[in-house]
Amino acid sequence: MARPREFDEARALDAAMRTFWEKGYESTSTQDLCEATGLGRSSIYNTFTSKRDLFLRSLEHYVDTMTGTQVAVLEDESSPPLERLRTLLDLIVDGEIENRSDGRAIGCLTVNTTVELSGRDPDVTRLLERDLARRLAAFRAVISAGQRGGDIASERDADALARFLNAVIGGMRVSAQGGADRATLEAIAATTLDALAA
Amino acid sequence: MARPREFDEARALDAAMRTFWEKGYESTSTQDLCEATGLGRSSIYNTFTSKRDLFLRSLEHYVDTMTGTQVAVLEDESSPPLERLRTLLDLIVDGEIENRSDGRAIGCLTVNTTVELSGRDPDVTRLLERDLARRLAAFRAVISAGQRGGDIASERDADALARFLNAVIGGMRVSAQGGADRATLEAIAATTLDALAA
DNA sequence: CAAATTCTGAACCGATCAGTCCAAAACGGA
DNA sequence: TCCGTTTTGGACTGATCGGTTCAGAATTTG
Repeated sequence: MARPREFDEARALDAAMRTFWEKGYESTSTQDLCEATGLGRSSIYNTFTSKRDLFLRSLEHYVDTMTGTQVAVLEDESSPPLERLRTLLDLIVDGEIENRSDGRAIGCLTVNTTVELSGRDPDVTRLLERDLARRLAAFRAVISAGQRGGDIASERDADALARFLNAVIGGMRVSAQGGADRATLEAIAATTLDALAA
Repeated sequence: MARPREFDEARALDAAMRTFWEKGYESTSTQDLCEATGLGRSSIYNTFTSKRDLFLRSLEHYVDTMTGTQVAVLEDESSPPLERLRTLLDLIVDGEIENRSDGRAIGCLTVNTTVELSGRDPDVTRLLERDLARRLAAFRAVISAGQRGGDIASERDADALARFLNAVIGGMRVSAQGGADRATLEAIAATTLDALAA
């Protein structure tokens, strides 16, 4: 062959993802991406074609890993359904508290992108819709299991409860970006579990 | 004096607000603002100083009117606390369904701005925090009243429930932007009321 | 070592960005 | 009517945007 890459593509993608996550799509310049990844413009355009393509891959990477770990928690049959939901919410609270920039939560790339781009870019919209469907399906499954086992008392249908859970999680993300601290997020999470268990 | 304005400042502000609401701050160009308001660049800069200042005034205008009507609903003592919350959620669902662009909900300027700018611009951050405090205070008041009257069964403290309610509302907004239809939003709202009443 | 191939850095591109400037137009007051 | 003041539209500015180009450095293969 010929001259080999001097960088790790996966690492570069991760750095780019983080930048989009912190600053949003429009506010991230190609210059920002160069600095974050440590690559030159040529290398970036050589490898990722365009800013939009790099964003799409970043978003894909984000949902794969994030939704992946969430689904894994939800499908872990070694603990009862309600407990799995508690673990999920803990995970989210921890994430919001840990992932900050300038002392502020950076939220969730999925939520941020839904707000910034959903409905404006067809590829982004499709990707977000697929991810939402995947998360809702996992939510529904645990909730149904919880209802069958008497773990979850609410008699609303599992789909409605899944949409409710999804909305609360999104709202927690926005709250964190709005300045909510750990105690606040935990209170929201606890109230949400009340709603399902009670 | 001299030559009078050819336009209505309040109307222009409203058009600008709507544009920022639909497209976000960064994605709205000064050209967009000219087209939306019908004003020339000179008139805009003459009247509103800068894009950022115009945005700040737009956000202020939004918050005043939106939070204003919400607080009015919450303080209407002619109906019981839980009923006021139901009315509030109905209002929000209606708003999300009605306010669309390209068949997609445009969400809530407060939520959108929290995601896009909170923590990045100090003036924006302060404005959003003031508005959040105002809404939380109104939420707390109705919830406390509901708890005293036995209308609201949850024994969590009113502040936690207020933060919870705020999060769900934000999440409904994001869900709407993500494509949720009226039935879905209503299901989330109903589940939320369950959580407070049950 | 030499040829073939790929990667890299920097200069460069047209478009668009927010914002400025200015001359002409449009009015009120005298 | 004419002066003073303000508004208005359009041309303009420097900076930055995403993206391209290209010469030369780096590396594998023969």
